[in-house]
Amino acid sequence: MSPADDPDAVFSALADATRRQVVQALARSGPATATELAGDFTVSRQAVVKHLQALSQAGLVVGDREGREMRYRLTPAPMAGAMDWMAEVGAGWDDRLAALSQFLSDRDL
Amino acid sequence: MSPADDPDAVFSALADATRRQVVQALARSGPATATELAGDFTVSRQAVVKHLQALSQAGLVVGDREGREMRYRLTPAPMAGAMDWMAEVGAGWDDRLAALSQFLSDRDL
DNA sequence: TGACATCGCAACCCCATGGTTGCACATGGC
DNA sequence: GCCATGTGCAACCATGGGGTTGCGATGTCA
Repeated sequence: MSPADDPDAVFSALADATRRQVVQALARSGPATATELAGDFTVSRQAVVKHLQALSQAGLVVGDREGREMRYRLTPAPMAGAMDWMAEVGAGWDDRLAALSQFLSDRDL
Repeated sequence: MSPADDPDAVFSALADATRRQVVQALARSGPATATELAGDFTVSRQAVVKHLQALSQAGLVVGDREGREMRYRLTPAPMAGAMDWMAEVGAGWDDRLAALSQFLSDRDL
């Protein structure tokens, strides 16, 4: 069903620049722990942890416990809901979005 | 060029539920003034004005002056940038997003 | 011209949230 | 068993932003 489920969590999660960088880091380098990620950023480990929790709440990330450490893995599936929302809203105005919306419904994505 | 330009403004603009409702209202009913829109919401006119300004700053809306009133029109094109970002990040993990990303690059959207 | 409506600006309040620091707890290696 | 390392929790701070109210300016119309 393409009609948008609630995209609030996803949009809110991706509204923060640092959080998007975390997502990109996980996309590039694969699963990582908060401390590992914190090494690539200027902010503290705790800040990264908070971001990971926010992303986790949005379903964009999941944490697997490995002994003493917690390894976070990207699960970007919920993004599709947000894309549905945008494609539907914009379909009537913008050709690109209309094509996208058409594609989404054709493929039943 | 599909590589993401800065999607920060779009994500931030759409992170707020009221703001998404404003966008949906404009999509359904066409261009409208802030006072007209405010009639459909519980919040004040000024709050709606602020949201329209935020959307305008993100390029998702543009205001046309008509005599005494300011009529706002939806311009959802910038959403495509945000969709690029999501499709690229998620392409490696999620089949739906991969198909989307493929579609985007095939069509040079 | 005068009355009414609409907009735009500014001040203000309050809460969510990004960020920090500090510390307690668990786990693994020696 | 002990220590190092990493995690998780809590308190705290500061800023931003959503929301409101008030008011002056600007148009519109009778």
